[in-house]
Amino acid sequence: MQQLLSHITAHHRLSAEAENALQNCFTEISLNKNEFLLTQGNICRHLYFLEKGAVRGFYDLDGKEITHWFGFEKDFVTSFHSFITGEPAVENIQLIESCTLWTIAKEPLTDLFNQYHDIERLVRIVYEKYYIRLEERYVNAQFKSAKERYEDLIHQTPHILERVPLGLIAAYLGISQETLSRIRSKF
Amino acid sequence: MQQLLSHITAHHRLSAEAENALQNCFTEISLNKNEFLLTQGNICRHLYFLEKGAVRGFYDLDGKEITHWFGFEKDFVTSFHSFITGEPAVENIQLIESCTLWTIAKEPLTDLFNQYHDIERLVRIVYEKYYIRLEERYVNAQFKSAKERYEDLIHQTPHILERVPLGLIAAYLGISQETLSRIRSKF
DNA sequence: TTTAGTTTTTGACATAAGTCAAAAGTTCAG
DNA sequence: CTGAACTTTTGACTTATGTCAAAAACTAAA
Repeated sequence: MQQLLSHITAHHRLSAEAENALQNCFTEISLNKNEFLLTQGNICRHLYFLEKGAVRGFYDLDGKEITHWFGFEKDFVTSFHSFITGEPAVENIQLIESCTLWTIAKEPLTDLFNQYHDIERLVRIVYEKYYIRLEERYVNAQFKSAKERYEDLIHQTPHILERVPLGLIAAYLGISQETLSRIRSKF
Repeated sequence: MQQLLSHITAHHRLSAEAENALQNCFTEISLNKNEFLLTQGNICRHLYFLEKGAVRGFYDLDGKEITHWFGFEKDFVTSFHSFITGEPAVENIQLIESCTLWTIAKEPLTDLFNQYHDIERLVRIVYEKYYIRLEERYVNAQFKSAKERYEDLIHQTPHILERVPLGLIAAYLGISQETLSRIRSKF
């Protein structure tokens, strides 16, 4: 719990009261490698904070699994589209390592927004950061070569390489595993 | 102004008081085709609401202009990264048609957040919608072929085709103009 | 109209990345 | 250890898309 709070505080300092209310609304869970937080077709009703472990988000495209994001320590994870709109998710969220997570459902989160302007502000600020991150990933995906995307990954998030099998990284970079292997062989 | 207000209200209903305060903080401006709202290297200090016209966001990659988004009627536009972080923008925003815009600077916006929980909520909700939109564009960019991306564009935002020259559309789709031309020739 | 200036299409060729299949390298339970 | 089950690399070949250059089709001012 301390990790969740201190991570949140790094974004925006909450009043003691709001912080307390927040604490009471999150529940801790532990799940094992390969288990699912969400499978496609279901509505994602929870937001998770990943305290320890790693997950991936992927969906099915013509029988192929497309891993489009990873979550690691200190990340908020959910199927954003489904959580916000209440529509069935098109994606799956699966643990690639055993995880410790903090979870909150949509209704208590909405209640927190109503009660604490502070918490809504926090979330507004977190959205801004996540939006900027996604925008950067978008530009990289569309306008950089496979090699450049891999180099960016090495520099920006090298920890991914140590914890995720190559096949998943290739999918994440939007290239085939063989191409990634060849890129790596030239350093 | 009515258009701005009714568009905002479609996202989230504001109190009369908040709506009033909001009105007072936006200023109307008109600019001509080809003028710039922002050029790279400068800090983007304003958020714009596009009432009429069209703009593009682009940046320079090895001497090539990469148009990565368009803005049309009812869109909020800004260099998100620069506006939020206060760092110099890496992108340019240029009018591709003459425009009528409503503008607000960062400080009055922050003041509005402080005074009206309502307005911060509105922005939180707008962020959610823009995030979902970007997420979809990201997945399309990385995992679909040029042809599929063009077909999606025809179905989802056909108005872009009528208002934007092919070269810019190709750049937006992340393909060369020649490839786009060939895709089109096969219907 | 005519003509200059765009914008779009076409052609020939180059290249990045994908696919399929097999070999090599790891990991780990028994 | 040893062998089964993954994961990663290599090889041969295909395909989508890019690049450069020129032709064709528009557009709009004179």
